[in-house]
Amino acid sequence: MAAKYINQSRFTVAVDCIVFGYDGQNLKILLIKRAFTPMVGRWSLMGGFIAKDESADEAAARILESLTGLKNIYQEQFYTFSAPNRDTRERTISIAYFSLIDIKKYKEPSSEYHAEWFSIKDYPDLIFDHTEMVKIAQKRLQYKATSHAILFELLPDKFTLPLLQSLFEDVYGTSFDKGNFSRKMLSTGLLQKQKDKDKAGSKKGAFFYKLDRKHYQQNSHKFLKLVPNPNSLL
Amino acid sequence: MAAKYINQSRFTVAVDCIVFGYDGQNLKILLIKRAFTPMVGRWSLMGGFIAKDESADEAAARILESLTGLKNIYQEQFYTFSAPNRDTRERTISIAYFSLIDIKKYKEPSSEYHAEWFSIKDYPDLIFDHTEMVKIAQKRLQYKATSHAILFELLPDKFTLPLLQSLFEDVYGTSFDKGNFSRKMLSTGLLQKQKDKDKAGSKKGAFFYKLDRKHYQQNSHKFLKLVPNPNSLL
DNA sequence: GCAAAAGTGTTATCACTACACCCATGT
DNA sequence: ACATGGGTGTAGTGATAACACTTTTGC
Repeated sequence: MAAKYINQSRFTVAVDCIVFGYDGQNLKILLIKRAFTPMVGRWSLMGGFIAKDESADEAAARILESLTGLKNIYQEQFYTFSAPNRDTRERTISIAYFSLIDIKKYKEPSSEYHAEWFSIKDYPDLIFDHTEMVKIAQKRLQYKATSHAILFELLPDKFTLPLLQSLFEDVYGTSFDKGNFSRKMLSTGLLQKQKDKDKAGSKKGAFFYKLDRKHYQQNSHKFLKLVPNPNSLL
Repeated sequence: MAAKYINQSRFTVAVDCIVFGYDGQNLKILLIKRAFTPMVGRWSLMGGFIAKDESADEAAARILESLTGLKNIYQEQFYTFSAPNRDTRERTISIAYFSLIDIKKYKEPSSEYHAEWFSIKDYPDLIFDHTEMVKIAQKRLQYKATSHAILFELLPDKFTLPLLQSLFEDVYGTSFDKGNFSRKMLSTGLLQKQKDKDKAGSKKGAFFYKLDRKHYQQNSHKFLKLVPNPNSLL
């Protein structure tokens, strides 16, 4: 590289991850109780600094893996927070990501972090501007999921339509007509019906479906009008 | 502030602005021919480094004002670019914004920069990853404008429906039925019909409209289905 | 048989597309 | 009068929401 830029300020740059999970009942976020400074003992998002030779995407994936042990997780950069005093220790610019994981694949992290799942409807006060980050991430998730088949990332490989519906209902805080819901969902052509049923939730049992991932790549935009007023979300 | 973070890398952080304008014919972007290093003589987006005490939003507004002389311009942060080698001189993370301005309010900048408008369909090679930035900004603009009344920012205070329609047509690269277009647009309740007409474009003359900015704040989400397949855009 | 949840069918309504038509005016 | 672009009317179509109905199975 040539000469460096002169007379310019340089800042630490971090990524923070809002990790969403779904346990079949509630949409949840993963938080950690800080065992390190600053703000020891307070709850925060999982985050870390960007290293010299990695992009923000790489940093987010690395940090997420260190927390969950999982690789190749869905992640999406959604906003960069840059208020000069947002970090009380030193000015730090934070590139925020949200991630979607199957909560059942998550195992207790290597005890290095004290992590815990909280309902998106009831979680503790967070440090810095992390509460604002969570709120914006939640809106982005709602917005994106109206038109993109990303909520599947929160479910196991095999899932039933009633489970998918209750996930949507929890994400949007409403309820849907089951008939209309299943018709719309199936009309996307993204779901492959399996031969077995989940008998846990009812006597009749509900058929499992899998996401057709090939079709998914090319037709995620076919996810039409699942939610009445998507435009009010962003 | 307390002690600083130790052993962490620090980087220069910049903002880059994609400035959109509309001259009644074509959607355009404002580019500058660099009179400074690195990449002297090449075309690039307008950008600059974030100063010690300002947020990215503030930096973007400052930079935009220095280029156009205009304040209170619509601007929206849309993505942060962080590939380690994106800047050839020194690793720099760039927070990218797009802005919408009324091209007629723009006057030649204070000669400090050699700036020029280019059609979004035909503009020169840009330095670094700026071409990618422009492409992503264009997509974001298209996506956002399907559900938010932001394209008005590109027009004068008073504008006609035919002008608005040709703007939409240029942004989306299609044509719309004028009857359906005007009905949908008026049904949002965002437009206030004026008493005078623009006689420039036709013999009959087209009524001017103004944006009802109060209504706009609260009902920008009423901007429904102006474009056939918005979901394929993001 | 009955309760409970899965899943299917049906209809009224509404929004949208396409296209025909009318309007105002400069030449 | 007629060409030009602005603006309105309307029938056919298709998607949607609401809700009634049938299916399956454990108890």
